[in-house]
Amino acid sequence: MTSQPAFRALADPTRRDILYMLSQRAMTIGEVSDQFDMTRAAVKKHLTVLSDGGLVTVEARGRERINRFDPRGMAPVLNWLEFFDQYWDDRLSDLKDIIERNDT
Amino acid sequence: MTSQPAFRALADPTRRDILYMLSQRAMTIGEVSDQFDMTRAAVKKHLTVLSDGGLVTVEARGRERINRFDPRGMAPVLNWLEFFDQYWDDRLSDLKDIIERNDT
DNA sequence: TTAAAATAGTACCATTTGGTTTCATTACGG
DNA sequence: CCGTAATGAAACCAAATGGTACTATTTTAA
Repeated sequence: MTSQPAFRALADPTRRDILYMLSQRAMTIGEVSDQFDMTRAAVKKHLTVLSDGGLVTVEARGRERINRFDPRGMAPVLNWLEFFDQYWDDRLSDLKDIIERNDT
Repeated sequence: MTSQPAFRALADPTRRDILYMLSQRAMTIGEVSDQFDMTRAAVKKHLTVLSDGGLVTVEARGRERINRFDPRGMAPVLNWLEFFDQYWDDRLSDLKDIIERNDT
């Protein structure tokens, strides 16, 4: 499935933490790895997985790489989860539909 | 994190397919494995991971094991994802809050 | 122009993962 | 009771995963 890279990216707790951090502000690889007790190379690998999953975009800026959270990468995951909406809140799904229909 | 077993369970495409099937109707291990081109033992392992993740409950019934989708297991995942709601639909989050407050 | 900073990339390692095969156990049914 | 159906469990295997260390490349800045 096309959603596999995104689910794969979210499967690791470190990557989820990184994503959370990047959602607060864009960061270089060095800045991200400063927050973890592991080598920069390991963090870089995680960022690559997140990038492959479409959850993070990278902008080369001089010798730095600015990593940004990309909300669009969440779409495959949300789409898959949406099927289960019926199980926890039918009314919420209804409202979702209404919102989407009214979205111009 | 407490949500790790659930994220781990969702990381595999076969397990997501199983979950989808079980959401349609409860099935025994044999019934589930009939739908896949792999051994019953392999499917059983996947079901164990899903069970560990709280996404599936198992009821022993004679010599059979009835596997059921448990929507409550999705809660940790949804909670984590909810933080990112701000990025794709602020209004939906607002409505969610309203619904939860009005829930008696 | 050159030393240091930031990242890229590769080789390597231990553990986990997804799968198989095989054997044991438990429950039905005639 | 006994054969068979459904599952449990363990040993084993190849590949993927998450990590390290080390080296190379590209920029910056004094």
